[in-house]
Amino acid sequence: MAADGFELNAFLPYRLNRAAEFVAVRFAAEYKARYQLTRPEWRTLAALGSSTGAMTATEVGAHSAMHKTKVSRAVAALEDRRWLKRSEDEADRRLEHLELTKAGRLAYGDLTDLASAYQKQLEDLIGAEGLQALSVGLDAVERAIDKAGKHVARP
Amino acid sequence: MAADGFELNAFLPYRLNRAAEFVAVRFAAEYKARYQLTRPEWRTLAALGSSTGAMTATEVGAHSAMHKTKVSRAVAALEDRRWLKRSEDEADRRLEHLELTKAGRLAYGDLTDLASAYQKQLEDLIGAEGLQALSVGLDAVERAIDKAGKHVARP
DNA sequence: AATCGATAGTTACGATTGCAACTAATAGGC
DNA sequence: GCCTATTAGTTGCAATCGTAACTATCGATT
Repeated sequence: MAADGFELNAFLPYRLNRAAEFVAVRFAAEYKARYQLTRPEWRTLAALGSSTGAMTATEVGAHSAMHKTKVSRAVAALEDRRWLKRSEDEADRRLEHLELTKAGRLAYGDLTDLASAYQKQLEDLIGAEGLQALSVGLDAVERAIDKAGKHVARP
Repeated sequence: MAADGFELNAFLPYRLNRAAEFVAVRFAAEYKARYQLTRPEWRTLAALGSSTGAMTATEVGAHSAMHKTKVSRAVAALEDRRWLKRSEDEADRRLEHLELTKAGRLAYGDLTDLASAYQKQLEDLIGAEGLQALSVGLDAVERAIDKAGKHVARP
């Protein structure tokens, strides 16, 4: 029974997790089938692919809400595939600038085609107004994330 | 660079995961500190605590988007704590009806207080309009989930 | 009533994860 | 110029996870 006033179905972490899990699972099956990518690998590829320039591992983690060890391993895996190359920062040698190789950008381009198609499926399923509302809400959450400081997942 | 028309920042799975991860992490720290609960354990407790009657493990999984092995282990852990009791279904002996014990309901009540406080923090951070939009959007996603059939996470 | 397929839940095991500890480098006092 | 604190990224290890296989039961078909 709902203990004094609390409604689980209105509790944001619970609701968001449900929704995120639902939409993630089916798409994960696609890129896994296509390229044997894990989720952290896809997210890292996507972060780099969508960036105009190079990114550091920390930036990838902040952008995709992943723990730094996940990022580290995903970067190593993508490097093994020759989809990504690292370069040292001249001024600060702790930093690594990460960039996709040509092969990496090719794979990313292929996967974005899948992603676009998937997004269209979701739009059909969820409906334009729902999607619009969700987008506005997620904008607000993203502003909140920035406001709350740079938070990586499970710090 | 954005490959022909695809915008990662508009891609729903990516955005939802980011947001879900962000709001989940901080709350997880609270119930972990308080009771050493894992996420699947909290989710199972929450599903049962918010239910008016008993639930089966499958129902818990569907409600909270968890894989059935996660649910199975969380149920066993909660049972070990005496926060939950199982009872056989008379008619179908494959089914187990799960219910919180008095101690379980007590803990749930305590945690819902934390949850309510956390939700208020989120409301302050995200803002009323953003939250409202998010709620409408999540409603639409939830209808889509139902429409798409009973999907458990990572099936 | 015997068989076949489907469903609820558990478990073994290999893969993935996250914490903590580590290396290496920088930044900020003093 | 040194300490000390901080940050970027990696790695060892124990814990957690998901797949696949399993047991047990039910329902439907014949």
